[in-house]
Amino acid sequence: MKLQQLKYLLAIVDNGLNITAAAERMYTSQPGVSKQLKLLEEELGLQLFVRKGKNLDGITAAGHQVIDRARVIMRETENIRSLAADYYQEEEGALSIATTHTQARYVLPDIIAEFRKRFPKSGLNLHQGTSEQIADMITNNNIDFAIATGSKDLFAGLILVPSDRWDRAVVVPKGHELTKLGRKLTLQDLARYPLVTYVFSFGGQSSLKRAFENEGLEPDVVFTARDADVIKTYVRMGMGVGIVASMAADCADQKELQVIGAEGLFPRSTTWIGFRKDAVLRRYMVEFVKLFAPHVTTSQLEEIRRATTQDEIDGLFEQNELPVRGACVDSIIEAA
Amino acid sequence: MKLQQLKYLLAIVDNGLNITAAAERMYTSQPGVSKQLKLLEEELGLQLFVRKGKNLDGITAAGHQVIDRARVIMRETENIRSLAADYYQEEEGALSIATTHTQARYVLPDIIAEFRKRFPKSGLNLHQGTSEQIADMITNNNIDFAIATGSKDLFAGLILVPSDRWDRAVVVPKGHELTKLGRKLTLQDLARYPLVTYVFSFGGQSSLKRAFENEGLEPDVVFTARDADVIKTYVRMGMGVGIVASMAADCADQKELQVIGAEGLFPRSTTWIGFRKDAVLRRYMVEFVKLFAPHVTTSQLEEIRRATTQDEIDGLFEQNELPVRGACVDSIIEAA
DNA sequence: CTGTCGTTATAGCTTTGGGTTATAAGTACC
DNA sequence: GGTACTTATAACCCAAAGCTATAACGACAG
Repeated sequence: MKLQQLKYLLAIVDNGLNITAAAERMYTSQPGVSKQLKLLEEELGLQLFVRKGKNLDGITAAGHQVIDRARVIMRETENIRSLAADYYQEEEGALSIATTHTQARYVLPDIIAEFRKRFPKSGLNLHQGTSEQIADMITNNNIDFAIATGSKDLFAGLILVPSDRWDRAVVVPKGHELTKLGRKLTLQDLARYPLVTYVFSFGGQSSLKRAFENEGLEPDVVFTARDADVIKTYVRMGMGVGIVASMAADCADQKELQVIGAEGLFPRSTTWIGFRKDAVLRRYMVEFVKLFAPHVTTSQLEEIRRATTQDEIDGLFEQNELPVRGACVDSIIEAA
Repeated sequence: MKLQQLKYLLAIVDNGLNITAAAERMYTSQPGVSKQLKLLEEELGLQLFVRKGKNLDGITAAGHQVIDRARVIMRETENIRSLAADYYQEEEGALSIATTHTQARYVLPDIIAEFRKRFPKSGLNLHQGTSEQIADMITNNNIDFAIATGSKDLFAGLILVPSDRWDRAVVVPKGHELTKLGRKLTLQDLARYPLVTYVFSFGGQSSLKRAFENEGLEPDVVFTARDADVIKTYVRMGMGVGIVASMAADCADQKELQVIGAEGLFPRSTTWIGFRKDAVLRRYMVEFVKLFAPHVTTSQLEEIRRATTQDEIDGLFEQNELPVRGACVDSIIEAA
């Protein structure tokens, strides 16, 4: 068994069981990859793939297990290389982040700008997706950080460091009736209008729906979208009242939209940044965590890495009053 | 980076930083190992060992980290080989067990005899040690199972399957006063005599001492030993009253000793069999677990492997009334 | 200080085996 | 049934892992 063989094995799997494509991705020849796969299967004495004639048509049960183990092995070799590079004072290297649209669009730009200023040599890959996709990416692809919000259970095996909390905001066309209430907004008010909001993911996001149900209300959601920009577009078109993350209430929107704070109407959400427990955090990665969650101290990060369960980590931050990320202040209507 | 290089690296570490010895253990030549180590250090761009002239004199901080990762990698390659062998219906392979003297001497013989009957081709290595040594062995050496009792905190990261519970027994020379009490034995009775018992390990074993303290008694421990045979020898010599695990009260001892059950005097101990969460359990290993803990069903074992925390596992067995392993019945004096 | 023993590094050679190209053989899809 | 695509086999090349022999160095005893 050679590391090469395992690498080729994973390349084949990650390229749709196409050996030719895998070989290209590995910058080598197809016969070489075929040969190594054959050698590996012979050494182990089992078929890793289901063959259909000469072609690979699926992965055997044994194959799946071997692949999982091989992924661990390749991850650890990457870890060794990472920590070696870090000892060597290397400041180069790539940072791969999987996150949601809201974070990528409204929160990360400033942080990434600052990060790039400090580490100009490091590359940066931003991957966008739903919570499920993010969870998938960080287990299968080589993603360093997951930044998301809500449902922690999807991310078992990750270390989740809470960074901040945020409320929702209500977005309406300028001059909308809701801006003239003269009192604090209620769920009852909202329930009277057609709503435009985020797609309900299977896990946590439906906290919105639940908030209405708790008061015996049935919200009239006419449109759902993955991202706030789309939602705001439809609000501008007059399709309804938008409910978005408050940091998505951009000052730039003020020409056509007005934002009403919705603190207290829905449960406050927590954003966290997560990484694999066994990952090596290079120096620039630690700096990134600190940029993203400035309240985390170096000693806390070390404690976090020693912790064995997520509960311990959460305990560390119970004291800590997390900052609340708000909307663009100028545009908030004080609806009180 | 090659698997060979990592293997050699670990061999060097495991042979007291002696490259020559490591080479011999690997059935290869010393220059080959030296060369691969050099290549590895060059590729990573860091020193793994502290040199004193030409000799290796210690491990660098970076070295320790690399070594830890390398161990994970080598374990996973072993895992791949194991599951391959298992798919191939191989019944050969070795079973390495680290355990305490009590288990090795009084509990395991029958189980191992039965196991060898079923899997005559498989080898078996029995390693004996204190709890600390067992914990060390299963993390650093390639041990499949740890069998021990008490302090679970030493074995974080292992899956612990409880197998049975046991009480202590009091061993006295034949005709000793304590055999003529005519009522149930108490701690007060014991506190009046010099005691011979197990060495107090740092963690759990001192439950014995605590039992006395709870009643405001100060036991007079005149002699401690690692194993029951030694304890019984000294009891025979009249050094004092022995307190041993009840399964160590052997029928063969009846000529010179008498055994008094001590159920209820000390907290009941739980024996468990533990293995690494990420280990591949070959078929014969699963059979061994079932031999050792017969109350565990196949479906329970599968549930156990899916569990993420030890609490979940313990929960599975809360219902389960664990069998109580007793002393040699003939020799127990009914002290009631 | 010096000689011996144990250990590691270097040099030069051999051999294994991973990679390459060319090509045959098989598959998929129109 | 033909074309485009994919995989397996064969023969060759060459990098590198391993071997032997030996030099260099360190530890330790006298």
